[in-house]
Amino acid sequence: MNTEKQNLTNSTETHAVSDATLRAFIGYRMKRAFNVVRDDLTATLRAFDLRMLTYTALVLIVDNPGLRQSQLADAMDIERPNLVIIIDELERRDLIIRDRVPTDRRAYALKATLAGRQLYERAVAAVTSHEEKLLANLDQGTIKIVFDAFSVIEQAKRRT
Amino acid sequence: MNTEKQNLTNSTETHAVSDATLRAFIGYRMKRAFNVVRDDLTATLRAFDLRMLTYTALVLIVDNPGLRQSQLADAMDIERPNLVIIIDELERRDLIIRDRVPTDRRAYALKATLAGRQLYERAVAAVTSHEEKLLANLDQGTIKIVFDAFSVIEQAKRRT
DNA sequence: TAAAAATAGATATGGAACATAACAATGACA
DNA sequence: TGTCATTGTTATGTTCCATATCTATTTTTA
Repeated sequence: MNTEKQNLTNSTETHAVSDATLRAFIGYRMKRAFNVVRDDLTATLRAFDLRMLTYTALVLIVDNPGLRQSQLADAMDIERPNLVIIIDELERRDLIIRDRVPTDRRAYALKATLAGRQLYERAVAAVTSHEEKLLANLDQGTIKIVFDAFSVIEQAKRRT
Repeated sequence: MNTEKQNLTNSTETHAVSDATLRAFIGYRMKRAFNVVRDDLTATLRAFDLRMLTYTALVLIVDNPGLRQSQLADAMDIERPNLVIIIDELERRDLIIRDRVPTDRRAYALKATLAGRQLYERAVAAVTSHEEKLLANLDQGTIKIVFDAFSVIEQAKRRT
């Protein structure tokens, strides 16, 4: 009776699933590519007992000694309350310290310890190596264009 | 005494935070661009009471009537247990149905309802419009190169 | 100079997307 | 006929995200 529907059902059984509608969107393709990058980053950082956000925070603190928590949250594009537990963990592991700011008793100046700087060196080297493998089949010209496109998209947010 | 450190602290106060180390990574730039795309998608879908995953599932089901849950999970690159609550919600809203498969009593054939197909049309149109705005400052050639780069990255996963 | 407003960091709580382990029912295969 | 694989599910936990609200402190305003 409903032979067209049955044909469609059989079609799905014997043919690949079509995601053509979604593939028209850059957002969907970016999500799928980011899944790969995120999984690779997660696997890479596991050896250092780091996650995406604790790694990012550590790198920004090493590169910007004296950074305030509010500055770090801005730089990472995350909400300030969500930063507290990240800083707590890095501090508990003695990778960073929360120094007081003499001129502003509300604020902390975040600084990396020697252990933090050493972990930074190893983690950044590992992430660099892994990302090189992921991008082995992309030439530098393409990567440059992709970087520029990401900047344009990031700035689209600031205009809306 | 520790005047160099104090100078660095003052430096952070008066200069922008540097994220140059992270900006060297495509993964970091992709994450930041994806934050923008995801926020825009979330805002766009809110009007239809959809989220990123329920929207994606609906689109794939409308385009592939008779799809199995395991096929859908593969197509969406998510774990099968995480699909259950997504399908539950779409079914509860009468956007899809779980049809039984006569030849395999374990499986369901997922099909969209009329309401589901109508919501698909409206949601896809809205997402199309919003993404066009996000990409207004990117030319088609650049978008094509970015799409191709994403494919290369997605395929890098299959090779590791 | 005191009050109001803003800022910095924190606690609490919840949502969404992600993961794994284990299970029952069913189908495929040797 | 027994073993292995598949399908969907329940249970549970992790990570990244959001908002509301609070206290202490600093800055601004009248």
